[in-house]
This record gives sequence, C-alpha cells and structure tokens, in this order.
Amino acid sequence: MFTLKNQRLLIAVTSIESQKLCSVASALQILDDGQANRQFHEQNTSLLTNQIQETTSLDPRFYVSALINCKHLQQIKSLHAQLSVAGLLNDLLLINKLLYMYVRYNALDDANSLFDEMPARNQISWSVMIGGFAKASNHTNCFETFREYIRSGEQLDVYTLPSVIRVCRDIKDLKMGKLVHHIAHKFGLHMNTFVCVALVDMYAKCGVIDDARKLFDIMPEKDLTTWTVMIGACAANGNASESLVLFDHMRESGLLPDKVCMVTIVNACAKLGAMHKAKLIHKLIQTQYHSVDMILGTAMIDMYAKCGSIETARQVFDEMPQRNVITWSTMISAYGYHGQAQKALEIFHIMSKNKITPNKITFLSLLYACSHSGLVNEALQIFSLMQNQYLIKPDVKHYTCMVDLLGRAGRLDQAFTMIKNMNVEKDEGLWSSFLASCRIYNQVEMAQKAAGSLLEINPQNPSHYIMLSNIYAKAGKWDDVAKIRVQMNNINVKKTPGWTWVEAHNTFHRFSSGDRTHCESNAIYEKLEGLIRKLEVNGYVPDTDFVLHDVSEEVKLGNLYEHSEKLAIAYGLISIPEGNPIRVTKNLRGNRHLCHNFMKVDKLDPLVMPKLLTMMLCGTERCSAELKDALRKAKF
DNA sequence: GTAGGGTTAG
Repeated sequence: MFTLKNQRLLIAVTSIESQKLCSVASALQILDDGQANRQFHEQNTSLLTNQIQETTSLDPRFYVSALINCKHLQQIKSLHAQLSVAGLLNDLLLINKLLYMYVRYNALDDANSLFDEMPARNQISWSVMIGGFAKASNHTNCFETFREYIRSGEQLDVYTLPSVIRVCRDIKDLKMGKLVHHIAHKFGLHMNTFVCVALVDMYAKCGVIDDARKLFDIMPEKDLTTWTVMIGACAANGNASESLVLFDHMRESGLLPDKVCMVTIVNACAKLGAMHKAKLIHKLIQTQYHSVDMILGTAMIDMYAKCGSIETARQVFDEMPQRNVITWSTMISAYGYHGQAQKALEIFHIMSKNKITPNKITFLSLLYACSHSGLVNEALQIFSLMQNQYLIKPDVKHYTCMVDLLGRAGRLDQAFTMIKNMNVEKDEGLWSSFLASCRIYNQVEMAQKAAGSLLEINPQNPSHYIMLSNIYAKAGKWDDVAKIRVQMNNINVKKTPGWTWVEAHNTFHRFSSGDRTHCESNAIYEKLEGLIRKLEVNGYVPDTDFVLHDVSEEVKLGNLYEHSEKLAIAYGLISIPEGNPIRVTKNLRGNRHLCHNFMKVDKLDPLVMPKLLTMMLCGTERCSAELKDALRKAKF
C-alpha cells in the first residue's frame, strides 16, 4: 500500500521516461511490502527522487535491498537497466547480488552475459555463476567456468567446490570428481564438511562405495547430513544392513535423526526386507515426530510392502493426510508384487476419482501388477488407456512388460508383432524378455530372431549365447549348441563365473560352482549331500534344462548339486551358530530354478528351514513372489 | 550463501 508521501513522489517523477517510472514504482512497492528496511526507505525517498531526476548515481544500498525483494524476473531486468544508466555496474557487491538474483530466477543467459561483462570478479561472483550452472544442470558451462576460475589464480572458496562435485555426481563423472577432489586437496579445502559430504555422495553415487566410506571415516566432523549420505550410500550399494549399523552409531553419537534421515533408513529397511527393524523404525517415527510427510509416508508404504505386510502398508496409506501421484503409484506397485492385481486396479480407480493424474510409472506399476498375476486382457486395456486417454507414450519398459506378459501367456506371435511395430528403440531387456518366453514355449525359430537382435546390440554379453544354447539343447540341437560355443570362443566371450560369498567367523568365504578349494571342503560336501537327500525326500526335483552341455542326466544333476549358492549355504549351516542369520552375497542374479526351488521346499527339517529363510531375507537380492509365498506358508 | 529423502524390476 502506498502512503500519501509515496503518491506525492510518484506525481513528482511523472516526467521521467516510462521505463524508469516503472522501475521506481516497483522499487517503491517492494520497499513498501515491509520486507525492506522502512527507515532506510523513508530516508531515501526524497533522495531517490532528486537523484533520478538528475540521472546521477544512486546509493547502491538502495538497489541491494530492492534486488533482494524482487519477485519477478522483469523487476530484476528493469533494475539492471537502471543500474546501467546510473553507472553503478562497477559496484561488486551490487553486481554479485544482481548475478545471484538472475541465477535464482533461472535466467542463466542473463547471468552469464552479466558475468562476462564484469570488470572485476571476486570469489562470490565465481561461486554464484558456477553454482548457477550446476543448479541448471548445465555441466559443460559449469566445468568450463570452474576451469577459468582455477586459471584465474583466485583462492577457491568452500561454496564453489560442492556445486562442481554435485555436478560430477549427477552425471556420474568419476574422473572429473577425482580431479576436483585433488584440487580441493591442493587448496586445503578437502576436510571442509560441505566439500567432504559432496565428495562422499559423489563417490557413492558413482559406485565406488569404498572410497566414499574411507573419506567418511576420516572426516573430522560428521553432521546429520553426512551420516544420512553415508547411510543412503550403503543401502544403494547393496549393503542395507550396514545402513542400520551406521544409523545406530549416529544416534549413539548424540544426533537426532530428522525426517530426511528417517526416509533414508526406511528405504534401507525396505531393501533389507527386515520386518522387525521396520516395526522399530515405525515406532521411532511415531514417538519422534508429530506428523509423517508425504515422502516419509510413501517410503513407509514401500517399506512395509517389501517387508511382507501389505496390510500395514495399506494402513499407512490410509492414514496419510495427503497423497500425491508417487504415493498412489507406490501403493499400486505394492499390491502388484504381492500378487494382488485386482487391488492394484482398484487403487488406480480410486486415484482417478480423486483427480490424481497418473504418470508413466503409475502405468508401469499397473502393468507389472497385471504381469505378476497373469492378467493379460486387463494389461492390454491399461496399455491402451494410457496412450489414448492419458496421452502417455509407452517407453521401452512399458513394452518390455507387455512383451513379457504376452510371451509368458504363450501369445508369442502377438508379442513379436508388438516388438516389430513399436516406435521406440529396442534394448537388451526387451529382447531378453522375449527370448525367455521363447525358451518356455520351445520356440526355436523366434528365439533365433531374438538372439540375433540381442547379439547385434551386445555381442559381449555371455547370457544371450547361453540362453540360445539352452533352447537348442532342449530341442536336442546339439550341433547348434556346439556352434554357439565356437562362436563364444571366437570372440572371446566367457560366461561370467558365478560366485557366492558367505560371511562366517568375521570373514567372507567365496565359493564357485563345484569349488573344492575351501579347507573344510569335505565337511561342506557331506553337509550338502545330507541336505539334498532330505530335500529329495520332500519333493525337491531340480530342473536340469538349464545345464548347457550335452551330458548325461546324472552329471547334470551333479553340476546342480554343487552350485556355488548351495556350497555357501552348506558352509553357513556348519559354521554359523544356530539362531544366527546366514547372509549370502552373489555377483550374479540368483537362478530361480536352480536355487530358489532348492530353498523353498517347505517341509524341510524345522531346524534348517528358519536358517534358510533368514538367509533369503538377509540376502542382497529381493525374494521372488514365489519365495515370499513359501515364506508365508512356513509362517516365518 | 552451501548438503541429505519417496514409486518400476529382471
């Protein structure tokens, strides 16, 4: 609101050209919002009028407070023009503020031209410009400006480095990240908390978790953010149990977790699938915080669903005061992997009634839900609804899901037609899925087409050769099997050896298939034989289709029995005290037919069964829906 | 004038 004094002032300046008038008006309005210093405003009002009328220099302090209070890009531009006229573009404080405002309003071009024209720059100018490019994900300009900064010989400040490091993290440029780390060291800033946190995060997101941990361990001061980054890093790198250990250490050090930290730990729990931990975390949230925000609530839904309780997940969902599209999608996918596709569809319908617009992931979750329950027609309907009503173009993942669904249902022709007609680049996942269906239905010809495409995309992936070879083997085409082996040798593709590690006596013990190098090898094989006899009595029949070579059934079975996971489990059973979990880690994805069937027979010796189930729950891999059924049946 | 958080899934 304008005071009478202001109105008089406006009348007094009507002779000034319109743009200036506009600027003065907006500046006054901003000042009058009460956010700027009123006293300063009063003092400068008359001065301002005189100065503008004379077009002489204004007090830069006036512009600084006016700039801070700008609400629109246009106001900033107009003040910029005024500064230019007033000849104030030499004042570093003022220009830096102007630069900062341009960056804040995402006007990177304006910021950049201003930066280029600056007669002098200080640390703040550089850090604002570099930070601006970083925030706008303009990594090329960010790095280029950072290089210029280094070359300028100016001492680096602690605000610039984290911005550059975060860009390295986002584009996963480990080489550049390491270089920036080196530079930080050179400037003596490598132990600054903000620099360190950014580096830990960068190393973790670039997949070099050991480097992240080393830096974390030597950091002089660890604040809540630092701990949160490290906890999240462990979970993201397949070591969620370490996340929980760190979380306890953090609390022992006297720090109270905030909501962001809780989301991270909830996420770790979801990855671990450990229900008892989930409940403890939930209790902590209930006692510590008055409300659960949307992100934390969504993470909790996911956690409970992945820990096996779809009911509690739904309860959290129902109790949330606000839900967005991600919350709804999470609930849909939760029902999906619990095999309750109808419930997933029901949630989708309620969501639509609530006028929440679904996104790509919502549809993907729906399609996966249909896929897990084999609802082909429903999936086809959803797929068409997504395109026709919501105008969402399917990406390769949607197609992969459809191809998988149709393929598993035996509608291979339809799946193949879909692949042929799609307008999206076909990737390995899509063809692999189709190839897997060809294997189920022994479709050698289609399998050849799929394998051909796969080998074009990635001739170095051994699993494609092996899959095709298995299909030939099942069809008794041993000549073709031999050809593939020659082909693999010719281009030097080797099957990645499968390893399994088991943690016992504080050491990791590694096993490969048919491994006899372990010092307790004899005892391990003895245990395994005993276990297999017990399993066979209870109906375990290994699927020998997956063995590649043309060998007798007896030898095939021998191979299966000595698979690395089984050796690791057998060793775990003889070396880990009863009641403790057996944790196994693998370098390759588990083979459902070989190992899951082995472990899911639910009439096992009651002493053995809980151990095996615990192992599956603590393993880094997520249990398949099938295994979860076995777990439920065993009332574990 | 700085950071860390949620949904796909083989």
